[in-house]
Formats: sequence, structure tokens, C-alpha cells
Amino acid sequence: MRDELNGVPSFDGLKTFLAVCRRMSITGAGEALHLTQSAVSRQIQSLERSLGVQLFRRQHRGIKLTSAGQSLRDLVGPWSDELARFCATHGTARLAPVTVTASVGVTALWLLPRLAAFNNAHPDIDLRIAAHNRVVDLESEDVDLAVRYSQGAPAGDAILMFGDTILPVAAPELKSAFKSSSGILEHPLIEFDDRARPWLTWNEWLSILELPTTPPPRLLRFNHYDQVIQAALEGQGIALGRLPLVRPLIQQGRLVAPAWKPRKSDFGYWLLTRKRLRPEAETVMEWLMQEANAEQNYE
Amino acid sequence: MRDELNGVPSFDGLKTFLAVCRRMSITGAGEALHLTQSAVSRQIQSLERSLGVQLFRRQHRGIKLTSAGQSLRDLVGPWSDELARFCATHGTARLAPVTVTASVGVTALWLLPRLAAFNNAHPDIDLRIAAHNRVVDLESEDVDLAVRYSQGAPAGDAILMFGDTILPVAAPELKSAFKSSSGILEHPLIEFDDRARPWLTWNEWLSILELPTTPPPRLLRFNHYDQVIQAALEGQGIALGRLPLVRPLIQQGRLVAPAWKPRKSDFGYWLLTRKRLRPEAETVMEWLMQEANAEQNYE
DNA sequence: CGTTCGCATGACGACTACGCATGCATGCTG
DNA sequence: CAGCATGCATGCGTAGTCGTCATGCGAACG
Repeated sequence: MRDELNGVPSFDGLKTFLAVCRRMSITGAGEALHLTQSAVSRQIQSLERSLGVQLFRRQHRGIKLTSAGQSLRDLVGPWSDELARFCATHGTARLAPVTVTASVGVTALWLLPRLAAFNNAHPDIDLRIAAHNRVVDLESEDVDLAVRYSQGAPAGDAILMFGDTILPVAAPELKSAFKSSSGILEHPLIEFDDRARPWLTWNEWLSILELPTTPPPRLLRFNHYDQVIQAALEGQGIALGRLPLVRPLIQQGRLVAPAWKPRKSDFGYWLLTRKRLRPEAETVMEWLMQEANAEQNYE
Repeated sequence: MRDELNGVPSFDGLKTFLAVCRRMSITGAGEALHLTQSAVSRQIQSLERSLGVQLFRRQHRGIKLTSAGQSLRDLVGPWSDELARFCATHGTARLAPVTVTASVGVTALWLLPRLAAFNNAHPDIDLRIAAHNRVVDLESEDVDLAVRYSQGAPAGDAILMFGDTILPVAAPELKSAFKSSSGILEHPLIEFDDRARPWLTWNEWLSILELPTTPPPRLLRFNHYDQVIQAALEGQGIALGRLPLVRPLIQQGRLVAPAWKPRKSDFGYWLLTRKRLRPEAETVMEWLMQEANAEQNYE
């Protein structure tokens, strides 16, 4: 009973009404509005009650606009657009930026290549990437989302994006190295040298491949994974490729991998979210997970 | 941060915005919307924040629309009307009726004559009068407002509408009776006979006027006050007039009163409200009090 | 028939938005 | 020029709204 004296119903209900009209579904509108079906159902009911007209005919499955509903949609529909236009013209308000953090390697090899597409699809969302190798605290550092490479689920609200698979990669000119496993030893090995956490190292790989570790192989060390890959691209040696990060490079033929022994790692790429996500951040999250699923389908 | 993904602000804020535009005052809009100035101020602020534009320029006294504010008003202004029109056309929703109870006398002599004006001013409010002489319980009997004639404040939320003044009245053809106080005894005395509560009676008046009560005067008794007045109008005798109820009749010359001794009564007309009033009922209350104030000004 | 899909609804809970009291800046008045 | 009136902003505490969760119900699908 929040109506004004005149019989004008709550304007806010109209926004929901339009969303329902667009998808012709209460459940669907709920998703679009980041609400539950329940909430939308109630809003529509309250709107109908407040103006005393059935707007939708509820059917076995789905809903249908009544004639009154159609009139209302035709009347109100344009308003939303006009208002949006007004906001674009006069409004200077930007949504607060959504910040995603990831390691330098993930940022360079996975995030950045996808960024343009996102900005295209959501020009209104100001997405910022904070590339750090250190683990940041989402709550305290004003970061909304984090992509973490970790063994098992990290602490906090985390969803697995995709697992990891490790395989040696090198520039095409070195592909002869992969004819036999021992060929690897003929080239420098490029090592990802993250002091903080002992990732999969060449040492382990050599033992898995039953190759001698003496004399010690020549190692090139980098502390950012993208530099590891960069060096490999430049033909400086053989790197341990993390498949989700290097797959496009392999597909483009800019890196080659041996036919043998891709190894599923027990590490995975996890998406961490802060406790309470703003709707924009929610959108970013959904997009990340969608991209992640595309990746997963390769596994 | 209830906005949708697009930059459209809360529609509800717009309604408030329009109200402010109409009266060019935040305080004023508050009254119109039955809200406090505080609430309106916040809503406007939140609207401004959500679309990132100053809508009003705050000045020493009052406010001024900025150019953005003007644009918005011009854009949104018509919507409210169109929506109201839509509601009128398609909407069948009526506000729940507002019920006012009063004694039969007050209803006939004070309420009914004013009712047409109210219905004119508020065609959307369905005002119903329940005329009972018995005291009804507002909460339990689904009654919003009650006008009560009582000595001192009645129990509950009550405001004094106006006091009472008693004076003898009669039809013009009996006006000779008022030349001297004893002239009264030459005519039948019309008595309001409310068994439940002993109102001011002729017996008391005769003793006040120092007139003999023996032989007992001829009394006409009615149990509804409007019948008392009706009888007086028909020249059947002299009634004790309650000034607020009979003033119009005196002004029209349909009743006459003696020049002497109008007596302020310690009874008064009180407006009782139920605990939680709906906005419509609030409107009715305001109207009643306004009418009451007009009456008070005669006192 | 059991399952699924889509909407409605009862109970509960968090968060919003309101009211109250107050502050501040300005203008008006005697 | 002091004191009061007016109009908007704001801190704080709270009532009530609105959303979520869980569940129910009816129809269609395989």
C-alpha cells in the first residue's frame, strides 16, 4: 500500500513487469534481474493487485499477456529506453569498477586475450585486472573476484573453473626434441620459478620421464609464467606448458607439444568471489565461468 | 544499489522527484506524499547519486531545478499522467473504503452537508458513513475514524475538533418566545433523550435560567438529535441547539436563537483514529480536521 | 506414471528506507 | 543585531518491506 493518492502503482514494479514481458517468463525475468522467480512472481502479483487488472494469464506452462498487459507494455515499454538514453546523455554515473585479480601468467595468457570480447559485450561495466602473484585478500583489498591456481579448493567461496594439464611445449623449430623423451635434454629447460609455491618443476618431470638429472640440465628461470611461455615462443628452450594457458598457442602452431604424456595436474584454476557480490561483479563472474566452461570442454 | 544492469535508476525515485518538482520544495513534497522531509531528501539524493547528476541546486531557501533536472522532469513528467490515465481506463482497483462513524445527529447535521464537497475533491476515495449512537470499537469493527461527542478526551487516539456551545433554538415563528426567558415556558420543549448518556437536558437549563420546573413543562422527546432539530424546524417547540450543528440553520434564518446566554458546554467533538491509518483514511482525517478548524474559528 | 517444468505461497530474515531529533545556513523581524 | 523562522542535510535506531528458501501444485512430456 505504498501507492500515492492517485491510483498510480509503484513505478518499480513496472521495471520488473517489462523484464517479464521481454522474456515472457517469470523465472527468466528473475535470472535477468538477478532475483529469484519467487520475488518476481510477488512483484507482478502486487502490481496486478495495485491496479486491479490481471496482466498475465497464467497457463499450464508459461504465461501470456492479457490485453491490459499488452496495453501496459506498449505504454511503459518505451519509457525504460528513454530513461536509459537520458542517463547516457546526462548521467555521469559509472558503475563502480569491478576488479579481478589473477597471477601475472593467467592474466597475460588467459584473461587478457578474452578481455576485448567482454568489454564489447558489456561496455557499461568497468572491468579492471590486478595482476599479482601474491595472494590478495578479497574483502580487505576491495577486489571482487580472483582467479587462483591452487591444489584443491582454496579457502573461501571458490568454484573450480577448470583443471590443469601439464605438457612440455616448445617453439616449432625445436619440435625435433619431442621425437623421443630424451630429446628434451638437448635443449635448455625453461623453469617457472615461483619461490612462494613449488609448482610442478622440471625436476619432477625428468624423474617422471625417467631421464637422468645429472648432469644438471641447463635451466632458464623466470618468475612470471608468461615470461616462461614468451621464452618458449622465442625458441629459447622447452617449457612446461599449462594446457589451458597455452592451448591457443598450440592451436595456432606457435608452440608444439609432444604427442606423448600430457599429465593431468592436481592443480586447478579456481574462481574466488568476495562474500557479497554486486550485480556487475556477478555479471563478470558469470562471464568468467562461461569462458571457463568452454575451456573445460576440451578436457 | 538496486539498479538493473543498464544504468536505469529506481523508477520509484522518479515519482518522488516529480512530487518535488511540482511543489518545488522537498518539505512540500514530503507532505504531499505523506512522508517526512527527511525521507524525500534522501530519495532525491539517492536518485542524483544513482544517475550521477545534480537535479536540484540547493539554495539558502528552497531549491532550483538544474538543467539536467529540467530535462528529466520534461521527460518523465508526462509518464505519471499517462500511467494514471491507464489505471483509470484499465484498472478496476478501488481503494478500500474509508469508514467514518458518528452519531446519527452529527451525521445528519454536520457530516452529510459536507459530504458532497469531499466526494468532489476526492473522487477516488470511497468514503462511507456509519451512523450509530452506540460507541463502536475502531480496531475490531473495521472503522477508520469516529467523531465522538464527549466530556473531556475519550480513551484512545483522539483530537479535539471543536468545543460545544448550547443555546435554545426554535423556528422563526416562535421567536417571540425569546423576548424574555420565561417566554420559553409557553411552548413545548424538545428534549434529546439519549438513555445511554445524560446530555444537557432542559431540566438543567430551566434551573440555570431560574425558571420554575413545576408545573412540569410539556416535553417532546426524541432519541436522535437530528429529529430534535427537525421538530424545532417544523415549529413544534424549542430545542437545545448545539451550536456547531445548528449554526448553518441559524445563519439561513431557519432557526432563531435568543440574544442571551449562549453557554459553552464542557462537552466537545472529538475525532478518534484507529491505531494505524491508511493513507486514504489519513486524507479523510485531514479533511475532517480542516472542516473542524473552520468551525472552531467561530468560537 | 514418474519426472520435469513453471508459477504460487508460507515462513523467516536481512536490509532498506523511514521517522525523529538535530545541525547548519540563511533570511526575516522587532 | 539578537532571536526566531524556514528549508535542507544527516546520525541513529527501528519497523516493515521485499527477497530467499523450501515446498506445493498442476500440466505436459517421454
